[in-house]
Amino acid sequence: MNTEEEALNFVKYGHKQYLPHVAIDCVIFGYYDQQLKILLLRVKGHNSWALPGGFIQRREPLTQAAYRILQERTNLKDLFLQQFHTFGDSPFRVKETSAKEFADKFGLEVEENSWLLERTLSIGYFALVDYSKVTVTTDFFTDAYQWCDVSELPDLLFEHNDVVEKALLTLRLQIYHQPIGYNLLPEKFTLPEIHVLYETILGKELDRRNFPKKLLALGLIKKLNEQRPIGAHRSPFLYQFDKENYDKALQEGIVHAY
Amino acid sequence: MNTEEEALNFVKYGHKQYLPHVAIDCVIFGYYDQQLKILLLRVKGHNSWALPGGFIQRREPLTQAAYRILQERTNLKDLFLQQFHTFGDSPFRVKETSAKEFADKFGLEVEENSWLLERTLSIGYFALVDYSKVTVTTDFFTDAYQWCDVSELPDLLFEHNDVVEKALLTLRLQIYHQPIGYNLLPEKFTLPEIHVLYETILGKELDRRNFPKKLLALGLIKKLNEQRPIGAHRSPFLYQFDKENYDKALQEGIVHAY
DNA sequence: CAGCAATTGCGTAACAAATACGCAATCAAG
DNA sequence: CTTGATTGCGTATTTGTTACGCAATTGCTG
Repeated sequence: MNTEEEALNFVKYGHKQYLPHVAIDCVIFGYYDQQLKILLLRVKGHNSWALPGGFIQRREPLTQAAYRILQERTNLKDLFLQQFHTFGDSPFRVKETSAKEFADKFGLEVEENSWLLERTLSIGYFALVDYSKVTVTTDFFTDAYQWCDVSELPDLLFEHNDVVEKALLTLRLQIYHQPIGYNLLPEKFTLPEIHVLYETILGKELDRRNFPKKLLALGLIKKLNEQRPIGAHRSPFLYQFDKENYDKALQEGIVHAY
Repeated sequence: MNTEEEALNFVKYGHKQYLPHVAIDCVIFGYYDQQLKILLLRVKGHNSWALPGGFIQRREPLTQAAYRILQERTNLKDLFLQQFHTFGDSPFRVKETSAKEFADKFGLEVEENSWLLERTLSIGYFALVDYSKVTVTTDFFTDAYQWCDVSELPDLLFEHNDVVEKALLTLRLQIYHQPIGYNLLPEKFTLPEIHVLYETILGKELDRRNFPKKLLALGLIKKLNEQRPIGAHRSPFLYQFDKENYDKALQEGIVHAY
């Protein structure tokens, strides 16, 4: 959806291809240079920011739609992606302005009764990516993107500030129970590397000496018999996520929760 | 929606009042006589069971819609109600039969292109109620109800078996972090009462002597200086949910999770 | 009224998990 | 070979969880 013709077609006839009244919004956490960021897109003509999102095709499974939308924006596949909440407590399409006014700013002729202007619930998904590997694709409705620090978010469109807050909460609660580092670290990594990753995500300090014990006790990572020279200091050992053990723990964990 | 005229009106023009393509489904856990049950409705003409559900009004906040739907079926207000997942991985309205065929069984003239027959995502909520206090109201589309044991569920319509499973999982995971007993026990209760409640929900035994320590340590309940005579045995003390402390713990818990 | 059965209240010991922190080993630079 | 910065490893302390013993209460019974 990059040309004006495609966009116009989408506005007029999109409801034949997509389910109206429901959208998927993605909170894409990016990690690079020891910082946690969120991908925001600037909505054309509005000078406002919003989360990447999209609609569900009429015969497309929900989970598949979420992966497709994520891939369309980041050009990445096989990511960790998880649904965390569905938002719909505001009965308006857009905050503090009429839907028509909102639409006009795109410079398109949007009819008053377009499906795009109707109330739309938002199903929230979050993902974790290494943002040095992402090539962001914008479309007709967006004209810029930025990786924004979690603590410095501007006012976002729709209910997106609530969405981000809830995503962050969910991420932090699940960090020891999901293979969250998989896509953020190289296949083999050192303890200091995964240590700063977890500190960054949780936004607090974790004891350097206790931290590895916890991950090993949970069976999330395993030690390799290799080291990586890092210059002027002692060479750290390399570690790997222990997928087998993790999958096993997941099963038992669920049983244990009963 | 009890008369045929109302139902026909709903089938034909419901999409003007409600958002199509999205529904709310409620897993209503009932507790009575030390048993945990789920409320099921029988769909007219189908001899099949389904969860109580409903649609969201066009200008109604999502949370409010969930409470309204719950109240319409159970005639109860002010319940513990929580969203837990949104389901949409099956792109079909109904399993293993055409939507038209499905609709015909109601004995209504449903047009092929009715909004009701289109694909519909389901937002899952669960609630906990004392089922001796519930008076179930059925409508035109349902002709019976039952409280069904969690472990003896029949094949349900739509994706409702998955919905129940996920609800149960969520309930069990959150039982020590949400005021789950509020609506299931009298305001003042004894330790043995809340003890069997928790055992029933979790489906496993909990040590009678350690259990109160945990609840008190979490600040979920507080001891009162009253006892209740229970006949042929030692009189147990009464306890109360500690709402103040719970709200405080919730805030700190969230902070601590960072 | 003493003994009994059933139940509640309370405590303590054993074990496991989380936290705090000391210190030696390693590596390159000067 | 000393220094500074960093990693690896260990051990004590505290906190939380689990297992389980036993006395106190209540009404019934002989």
